[in-house]
Amino acid sequence: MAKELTSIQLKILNFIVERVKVDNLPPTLADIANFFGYKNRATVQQHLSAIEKKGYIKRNAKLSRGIELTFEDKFFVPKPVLGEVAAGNPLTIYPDSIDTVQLPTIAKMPRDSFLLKVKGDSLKDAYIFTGDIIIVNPNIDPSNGKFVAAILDDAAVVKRFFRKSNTIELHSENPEYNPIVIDKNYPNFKIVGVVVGVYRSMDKMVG
Amino acid sequence: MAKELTSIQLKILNFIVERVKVDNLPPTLADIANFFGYKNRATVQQHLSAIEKKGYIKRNAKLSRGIELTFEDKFFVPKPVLGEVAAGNPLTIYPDSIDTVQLPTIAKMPRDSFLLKVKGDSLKDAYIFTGDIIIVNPNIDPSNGKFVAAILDDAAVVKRFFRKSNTIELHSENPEYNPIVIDKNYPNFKIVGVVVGVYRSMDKMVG
DNA sequence: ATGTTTACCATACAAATGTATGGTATTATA
DNA sequence: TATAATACCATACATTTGTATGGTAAACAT
Repeated sequence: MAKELTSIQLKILNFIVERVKVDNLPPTLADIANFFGYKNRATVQQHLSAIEKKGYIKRNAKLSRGIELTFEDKFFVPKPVLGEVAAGNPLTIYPDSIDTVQLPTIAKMPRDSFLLKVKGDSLKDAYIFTGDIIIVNPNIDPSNGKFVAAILDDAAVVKRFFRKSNTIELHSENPEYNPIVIDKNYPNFKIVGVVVGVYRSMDKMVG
Repeated sequence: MAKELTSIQLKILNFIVERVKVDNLPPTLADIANFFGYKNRATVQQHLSAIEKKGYIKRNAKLSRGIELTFEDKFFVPKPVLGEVAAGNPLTIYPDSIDTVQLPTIAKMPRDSFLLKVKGDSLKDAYIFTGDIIIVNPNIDPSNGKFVAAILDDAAVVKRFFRKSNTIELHSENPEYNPIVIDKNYPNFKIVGVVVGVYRSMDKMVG
């Protein structure tokens, strides 16, 4: 089923995967021909036929951009993790990703959202654990009750957000802990974004 | 920026989202016209222009299938939840979805995977809680150590899977619990699928 | 030596695709 | 009441797109 691809076929397949990943749109034959400098689409067609025969793609006849990737790996798209969040330590957001997670393709991330990997168990009151990936959207205004990722005195916290008249309160999920009360003008406090979701890959737990 | 869509425009937008979700391919104007019974593509084009003007999509001129979804809400694609899983009760997989979750578009779901909503706290040893959505892939052969969703004596369990010579063992995450040992030919045991991920929406926790 | 696979080329063609223009009727909105 | 926006129609057109056919040349296997 999964025969070996020639080096050119592999390059074309990679190009297709890349396009699907970044444009979210499979290329046309002309796109491929253009990229590789082919003077006509027939060449591309023949390559695609070969790649399909080897089982790496499925072509939907007559459909424009009807190239489907069939191998399992492509359903898990590597996404960059921009930093780690752990209470007690500064939230470190690196310019480059520190890691990539194989996220199952549920859909696309909200634009401009980023992922943070949770380290330590200080967030367990919110049922968030080491290795979990939190999806943070920096463009949402936090409304009361939402979970936010914030920096407080160089420590990162993920807690529920409540805006009071002159203060901001951060509530833990655990009612035994008193809420953190912060003056509205306190300089060392900054909201990073609203936590819109938590994702945990079960593969990580294997072994 | 985000003006209100008319009901027809919303239907068309939803159709586009749906197509992107299931085919992984935005529709052509003809596709849309066909689905809604329009006799020509010009009508669709005018609707798309209106939707674009209101900021929900971006059109790539002259590009086939060049519809990009831009609006924030669309990144949360409603996904059907096929059933509930809770220890002690039978796993009920309904023909119709019992609920829809707004899943952030991280990627696409593995083909044929389905979602189950977790009820009860019997899975808390696996750090899975009420309201969490587990992503189950029924097409993966469970290898040792993977989390599986299974039916045992009409009760649904989510546990780690280990295949022994003549038995199957289901381990809890909590070492204090003894593993469940099942004879390989025991009739009332069936593996539903491998849990490939857990997603928890933080919105659900608000209020 | 002969056939097969691979890797291109050129040309042609029907169908699909996005776009443009102009028209009609209904419903909001000012 | 006048004006805009909405929701369709029809027709037309240039490209784009996938496909088909046939040819050349090199690498490789039998």
